[in-house]
Amino acid sequence: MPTHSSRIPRPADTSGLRVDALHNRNRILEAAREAFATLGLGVPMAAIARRAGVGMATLYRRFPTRESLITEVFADQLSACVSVVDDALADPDPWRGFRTVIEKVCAMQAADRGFTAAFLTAFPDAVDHERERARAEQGFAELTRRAKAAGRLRADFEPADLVMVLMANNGIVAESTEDTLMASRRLVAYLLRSFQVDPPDRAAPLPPAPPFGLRDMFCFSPARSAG
Amino acid sequence: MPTHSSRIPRPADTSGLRVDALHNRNRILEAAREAFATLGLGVPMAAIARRAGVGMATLYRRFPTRESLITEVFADQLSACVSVVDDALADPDPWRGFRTVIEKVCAMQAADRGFTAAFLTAFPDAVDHERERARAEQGFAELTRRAKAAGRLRADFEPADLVMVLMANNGIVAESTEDTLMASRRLVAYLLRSFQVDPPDRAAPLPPAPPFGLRDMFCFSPARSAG
DNA sequence: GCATAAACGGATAGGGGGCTCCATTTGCGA
DNA sequence: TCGCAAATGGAGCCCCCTATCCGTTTATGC
Repeated sequence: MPTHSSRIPRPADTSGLRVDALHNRNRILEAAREAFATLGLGVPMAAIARRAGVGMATLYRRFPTRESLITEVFADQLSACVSVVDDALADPDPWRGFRTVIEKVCAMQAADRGFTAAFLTAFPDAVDHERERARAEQGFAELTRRAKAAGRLRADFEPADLVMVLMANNGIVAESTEDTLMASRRLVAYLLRSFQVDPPDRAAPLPPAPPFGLRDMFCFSPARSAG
Repeated sequence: MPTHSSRIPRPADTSGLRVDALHNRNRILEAAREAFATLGLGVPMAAIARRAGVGMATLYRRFPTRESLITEVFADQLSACVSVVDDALADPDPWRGFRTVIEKVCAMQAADRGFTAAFLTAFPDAVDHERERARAEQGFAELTRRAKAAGRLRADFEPADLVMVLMANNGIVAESTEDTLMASRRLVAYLLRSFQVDPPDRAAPLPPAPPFGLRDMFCFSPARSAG
């Protein structure tokens, strides 16, 4: 029983830490957040330590595994996702709420290379993660129901399709160029058009197509291991 | 000037090879094809050599770079793509042709982990690749024109959107489970619905949603290097 | 101020994959 | 048959990343 009374939003307990340790912990988190967003979740631990201006030992003492670091780093962004859903639930127009969730979450994904994995990867620890994710999931399901009831969302859309959308969007965002954001927006527009019932804005213009040629796709999906 | 007269379909010149060398070359290609499809394009070269039953030196003498190996391995599949487009061009119904291209190519992508990268990566060598790809690209553009002229394809669809579709589909296919094929089909159905003008089969059922939960997404996008 | 334990940084073992070198074998032309 | 160049395999080197150990520094309570 380490904590005494006040509940903290973070799953990890930082109450017993010395002030310099806490300071370094925050530096690590900030460096990691930046590194994950820029270089992806596979960035070497040493690079994170260097960016944070701490030694390897410090990094590993605070976060024994890479995943524990990821868990902490993306707790904020997970909260942001929950907020997006909450905002949408507060919107009087169910379809606009639905649409906004998809657009915003996909935009977040496009802005941060590590976002998808962090939001959606199942970590054994991270109880808060689990609870917040469940909340987002339920909120989105409710949003789906309302949009259908309002006659704006097609009946064959299922809440699980959000995962499909995120995976597809991730495919576009994974290899980041300057054009990926544009491409992501266009994909989302296409999909929303397809989710919608008898779109009244059927003539609404699509975001412009990015100047992709067939040669622009690079997708070295790295092998997990050599059998 | 190594070759004398007969042109061979493969970009590489295998005419001067000793018969045992040629034999090993084919074993390597077959092993590599299997390895790429199963484990992805990042599979260790040693694993390929082992599967092929040859030494490292043999592998590296035939294919000095990983990409040269990939280029050869997927020459066949690139041809298959060209055939898909050619078949579609021969179809009297332009929309059906258009739809079939997207469905078939996405299905190929779902069936082979290395497909996307191989089809779409820009290789400095591989002249034949370049030519065949250009052919596929032009064929698809023609298909697009016809489908629009027939009043079935929306005017805001651009041929470059095929890349977007493949990237999105790749996002779904990248981390393969048993459900990815299903998910891929559903995504394609959604997108086609959106590409279509006033879909007459608007009530056509979607492929079932795969049993994804939010936790099903794993997308460790590996860092390319530490800055 | 001082003792103490927490915290620190950097060096370093350990493991894996990319690529090469070289002694040996083998197909092929004479 | 014979000689040679092509072909071969696997050991070996190098680089990169993970994770730990250890001597030193520093915050904290008395």
